[in-house]
Amino acid sequence: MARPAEFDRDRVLGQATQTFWDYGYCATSISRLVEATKLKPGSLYAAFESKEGLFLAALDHYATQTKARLRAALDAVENPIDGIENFFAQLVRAQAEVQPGRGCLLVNTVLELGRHNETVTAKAKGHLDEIEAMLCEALTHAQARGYLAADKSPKALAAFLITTIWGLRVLGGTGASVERADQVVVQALSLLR
Amino acid sequence: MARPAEFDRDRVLGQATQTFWDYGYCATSISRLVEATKLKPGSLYAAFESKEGLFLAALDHYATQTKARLRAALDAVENPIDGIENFFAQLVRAQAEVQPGRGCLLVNTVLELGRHNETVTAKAKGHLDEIEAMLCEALTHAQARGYLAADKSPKALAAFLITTIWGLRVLGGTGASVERADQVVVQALSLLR
DNA sequence: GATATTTTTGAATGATCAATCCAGAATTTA
DNA sequence: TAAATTCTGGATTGATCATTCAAAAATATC
Repeated sequence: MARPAEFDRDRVLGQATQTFWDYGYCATSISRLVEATKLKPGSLYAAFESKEGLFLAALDHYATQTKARLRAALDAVENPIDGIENFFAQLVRAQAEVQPGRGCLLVNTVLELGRHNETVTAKAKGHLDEIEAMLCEALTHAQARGYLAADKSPKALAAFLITTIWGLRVLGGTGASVERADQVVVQALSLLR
Repeated sequence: MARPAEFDRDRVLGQATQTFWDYGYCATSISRLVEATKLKPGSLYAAFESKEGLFLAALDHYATQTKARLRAALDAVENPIDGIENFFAQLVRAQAEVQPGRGCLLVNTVLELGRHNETVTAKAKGHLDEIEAMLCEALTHAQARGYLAADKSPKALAAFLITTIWGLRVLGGTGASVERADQVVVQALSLLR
């Protein structure tokens, strides 16, 4: 009945996400997105409605991958504490090698748009909360299986861990070395042992 | 010989800093700065050369105050560890009450402009490094006076503490409660005792 | 193969951006 | 008091911003 869309939505979303991650929301112009995605403005707007709509989709795209990595790290080992440790190691390495100096898109978004775009901030915070909930659940499981001392509070530790992750994301944003980041991780995770 | 400037440079700088802090570099337009400072574009450019020039001055203005607060917290007590604890308490309170949801201008700047404005990023990082150096020095003093266990590394702990501060700044940016932030601080500072 | 329907395209929209400029006001030195 | 100099106010610059739109292109159904 009609001409089908030619572009791969997921590919476009991936490229848009990279661009937003690289430049931030405000500094990512439509023309930059046009260049990155190879779609013309009209197609972009037809598919995502607006710059904000595309950004919201990019946040979901990004968060889905992040959560999948945490889930995989937790599921790969018997002791959730080891899983968390692996996730941190992965985070540090990815930040230094794959995406140097970019931090985390969710964290960057909260800081950039915090008080001035309720819709976007709510979505970013929602994803961050889910990640924290996953950490909390992992710690609770660890405690139930005797991997975490009974007097520790999974909730307080999860809040601490997610805060440490945010700090590491900033550290990553400064372009710090792997050694320096590892040093911080060792200190932080010593609280779990 | 000539007409003197009418405006108070420090007042203007303070207002510009607030605006940059609130909206970020990119989203702070000249017209917003004109509104905030009550100076016309011509005067603004005559005094600070460019938007970037004004921002660099604002970063110094902000960092000077932050460092003074840390210095004051450290100098007010005999035990540097107590001083650090007080600084963290002050940070949490100021973030929740005085400037809710804004994070730290230096951290925000590194994340927003990180890879795309060398001049600005270098200045922000420089200030952050100085703050870390102050923490390291305080920990070294604490160790020399027996307030910090001999087997701890002041340098590693300082790196950890500044990372925690960054995480708390993000936490502040999310508009979290004082209770939640305090919970995190307690966990982090337990490493010093 | 004709028609209907949708996508793609790329130019055009008005708004806003950072920055400039100049005429008039103000103040100091001579 | 006159000359020199700087500041202020606000219009203006060209560039770029997000967004829209109408025509061309491409497919699916009939």
